[in-house]
Amino acid sequence: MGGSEIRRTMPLFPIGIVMQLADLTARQIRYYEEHELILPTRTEGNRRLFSLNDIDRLLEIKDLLEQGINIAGIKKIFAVSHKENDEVEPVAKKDELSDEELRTLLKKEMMSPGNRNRSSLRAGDLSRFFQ
DNA sequence: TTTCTCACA
DNA sequence: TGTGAGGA
Repeated sequence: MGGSEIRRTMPLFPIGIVMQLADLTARQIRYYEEHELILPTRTEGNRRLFSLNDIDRLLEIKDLLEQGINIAGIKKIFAVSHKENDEVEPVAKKDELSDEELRTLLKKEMMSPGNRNRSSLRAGDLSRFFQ
């Protein structure tokens, strides 16, 4: 664990700079913060200060969102990516759909014309494809 | 000038 | 998510 982490977590940029770096609106950035996808610190004057890690997260969020994953799904993905070291599946994958079943299901949905669904279950199960 | 919160003709 | 109000 080098001391490079302190640099990446050091609060440095105001939202205006982050907007340009991540190509996101202030509204979007604040919205993601509301959902705790990022946790920027605040100045004495209540201004947000973002670190390099925050910017990386923002880019990741933007990317995932563009892939059709919602906030809840992104939360789950971040949750596992942080603890992807331990818990390497001590036991079997109980019930739940297998990856094959999931792929088949997704393919079927992607092919159906008027499939404007974009709700709960899907985003959550999709997270396993990004682990 | 920049950013903040709140709210929706 | 956009946008404007009203304040710091």
